[in-house]
Amino acid sequence: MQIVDESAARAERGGSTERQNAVLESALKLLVDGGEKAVTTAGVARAANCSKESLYKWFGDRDGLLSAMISYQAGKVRTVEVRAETLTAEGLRKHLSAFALDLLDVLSGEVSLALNRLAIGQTVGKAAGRGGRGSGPMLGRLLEERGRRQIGRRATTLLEAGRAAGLLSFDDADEAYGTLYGLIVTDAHLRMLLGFDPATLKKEFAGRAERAVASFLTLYGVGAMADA
Amino acid sequence: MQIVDESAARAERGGSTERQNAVLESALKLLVDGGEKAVTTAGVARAANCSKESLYKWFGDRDGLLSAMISYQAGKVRTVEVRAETLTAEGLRKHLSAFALDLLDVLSGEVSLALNRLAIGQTVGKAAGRGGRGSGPMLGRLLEERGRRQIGRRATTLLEAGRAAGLLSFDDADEAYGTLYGLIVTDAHLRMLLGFDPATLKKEFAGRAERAVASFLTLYGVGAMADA
DNA sequence: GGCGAACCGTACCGTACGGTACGCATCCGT
DNA sequence: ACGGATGCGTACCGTACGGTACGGTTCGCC
Repeated sequence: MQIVDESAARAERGGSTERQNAVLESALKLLVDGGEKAVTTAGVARAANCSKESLYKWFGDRDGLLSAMISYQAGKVRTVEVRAETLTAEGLRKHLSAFALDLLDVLSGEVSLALNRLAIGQTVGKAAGRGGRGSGPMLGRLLEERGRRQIGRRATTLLEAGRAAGLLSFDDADEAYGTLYGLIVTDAHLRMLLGFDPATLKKEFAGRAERAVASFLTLYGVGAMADA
Repeated sequence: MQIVDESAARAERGGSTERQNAVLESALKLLVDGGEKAVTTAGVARAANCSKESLYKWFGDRDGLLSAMISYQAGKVRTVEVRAETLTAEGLRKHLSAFALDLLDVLSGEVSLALNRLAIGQTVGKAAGRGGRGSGPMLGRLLEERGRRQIGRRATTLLEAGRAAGLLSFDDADEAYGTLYGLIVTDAHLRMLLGFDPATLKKEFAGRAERAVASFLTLYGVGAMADA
């Protein structure tokens, strides 16, 4: 039965077998616990009960493993499409609050933080990567593409639905989303990336989300939406 | 004459001689060009024309060198105190715009980005650093303390001056500053940390700053300040 | 002029990690 | 039942880096 299941799983997610996904899960755990330095080929092999040879067969080299970790984790986030029809004022507000909380939850997740740290740590300012080293901002691109852009699309569709319903007013949806993002996140993400305990910040998430949505509606709401 | 000059320089900035500052400058250049991996003890010694032995004598070990780099660079930022008296509506708006531009300039600076990447890369989620390794979120703390908090103080004093002049209305200055920060920066900082070309974003800085200030005044301005 | 401190350049050591090769078990298809 | 593939465990290699030690040189000071 294995072949059928494995091929199905391979088709389901970015071209990896279940075994490989289990390995990636172990690698992610190592990354979360010990940072990038802890993700050694030998360490991953030991933690996942597989051989280094298999690692190199599956992922090519260490960079391939790191990329696969990001792709794998990014593939997990399922962007819940919001049904935009029949959007009322209170419904929009609730959807915005839910989005704000989801965003803060995602950004404060241990795995998300660890992967962002990893991608940022790999990033190099100048156009470095002389020769074959082509993994310059690749990981960063991957994260941005699969993470931020996905969740951003959910927000922009919601915003555009609000505009279509005559509840919001803006010219550029992306710009409005940027404002919403800034109001929600401020510098919380960066502070968590720098080591600030997420648990401490999580206690303020609800209030922070409410205030952000209220401010956003003050800026972009139409008529009664712009109340406090 | 050296002793007098060196001791004067040592007193001037965080306890380092001019020679050591030159070394730190070389190390920063290496960091900006090649990322953390490029900052090897041998590489710094070669770039700065000093011996590894001196490096270890001055900075203890590699972590001490990295910390010294952050402290040294942080010591450079001189927070220009704003004279808050006689604050008019137009003056406040100009000060806010200037602050927004300064903030974006600082955050998009190559050295700032490299140091943030360094500190983030060193950060570890769980309470790791078993044994003697005590440099967990230390670098992050250093950056936050000397960087963000400094520039934040400038903003909060400005905001409080605006409130004292009856131009702004808010309860918590830190919260208002957080909103201002979010409106200005949004996710530009993170995107640059992930490798997005700062030059591309810099072109939008002026417009971004203006919009952020306008939004902020809409939210917190009193009376005529809240106009578009 | 000679002494000592600071320092440079280099050589050296131990280790840890990326990557490769080999031997053996397991399991699948024929 | 057999052959081949897959993969685990381990041993191995080369390298690169952190950290230390040593010889030689400059320079200030007695």
